[in-house]
Amino acid sequence: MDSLLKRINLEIAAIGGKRSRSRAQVIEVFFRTGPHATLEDLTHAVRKRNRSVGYATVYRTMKLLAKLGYAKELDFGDGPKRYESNLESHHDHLVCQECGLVSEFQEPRIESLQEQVAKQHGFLPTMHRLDIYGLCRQCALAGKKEN
Amino acid sequence: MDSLLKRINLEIAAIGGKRSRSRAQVIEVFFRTGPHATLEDLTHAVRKRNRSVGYATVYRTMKLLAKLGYAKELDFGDGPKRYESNLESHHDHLVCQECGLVSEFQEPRIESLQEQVAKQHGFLPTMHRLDIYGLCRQCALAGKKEN
DNA sequence: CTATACTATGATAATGATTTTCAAATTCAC
DNA sequence: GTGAATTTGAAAATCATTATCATAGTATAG
Ligand SMILES: [Mn+2]
Ligand SMILES: [Mn+2]
Ligand SMILES: [Zn+2]
Ligand SMILES: [Zn+2]
Repeated sequence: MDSLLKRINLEIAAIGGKRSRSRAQVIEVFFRTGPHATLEDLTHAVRKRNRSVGYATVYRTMKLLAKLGYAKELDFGDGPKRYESNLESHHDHLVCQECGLVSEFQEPRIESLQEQVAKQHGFLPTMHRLDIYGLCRQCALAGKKEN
Repeated sequence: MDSLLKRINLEIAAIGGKRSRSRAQVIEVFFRTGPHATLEDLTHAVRKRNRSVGYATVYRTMKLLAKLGYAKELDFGDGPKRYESNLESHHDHLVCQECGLVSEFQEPRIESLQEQVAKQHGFLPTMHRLDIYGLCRQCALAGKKEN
């Protein structure tokens, strides 16, 4: 974690930035917090440590992390964007429309088929987003019982 | 087209709604317009026929069509939502980050792998969204020439 | 250490898109 | 037609994101 922060600060310096306490706190909270957190989630979490950190700083820090490739912005179509670490390996998402639960999966065969599709279209892919919406196990069972 | 409108009006009546001229015009324009249109696009198109139709009516009509399953809302992460007919067969999208071109593809093997993934997680899927972002053929070639 | 030149910050305002409100118009069953 | 209902257009409200700006903090040179 400390070495990660150091590495990030180096990259920030490399593009003409300076370090800052607030930003370091945001970064640390982000990597310690569970995945799929909103800016509001992160702001609250940071403020537990340092009451004076503003929403704008969280916003700017997350944009910065996204630009540097350390964070990913997710949008599940409902409320505000969510953020997750980009250090873990790539995965896609199952989103429960009932309870909001977001779970993750990897399926290399889907990934490679996507590459094929892109190639067939002369398309140069840089990223993709695959979200499957529906009912998680819990909510699916709850729904069945009702009938 | 006329029979489609009739069918939709029946469904509207079934949920306690009434018909209306403006709404019929919006619906007709929607199904005649190319895919991936924004509310603004649709509003402009409708107004060419009937100056007095308001944005709110287009908004409400598209929400209604989406609820009834005739339209799909798309969000490619940049500007406003886009709408497409849900009468055609299912497909996913390739979105060019340079010129905005949106093209479509079908890949049954991806579809069935998604089913498998969902099943493995005890997840009951209702829909999914797969968008591949990158450079379309044109923009990819233009980019190469620059180097 | 101090001055100075810069970046980062927090509060607030601006923006952009979506959604709601409300009085007036339209539809429809009687 | 009449009356109870839904629908409408314009405008306002909401919501998330992004920009602005005066102040605070950071790095660097002397
Ligand atoms: Mn995830
Ligand atoms: Mn499409
Ligand atoms: Zn659930
Ligand atoms: Zn392109």
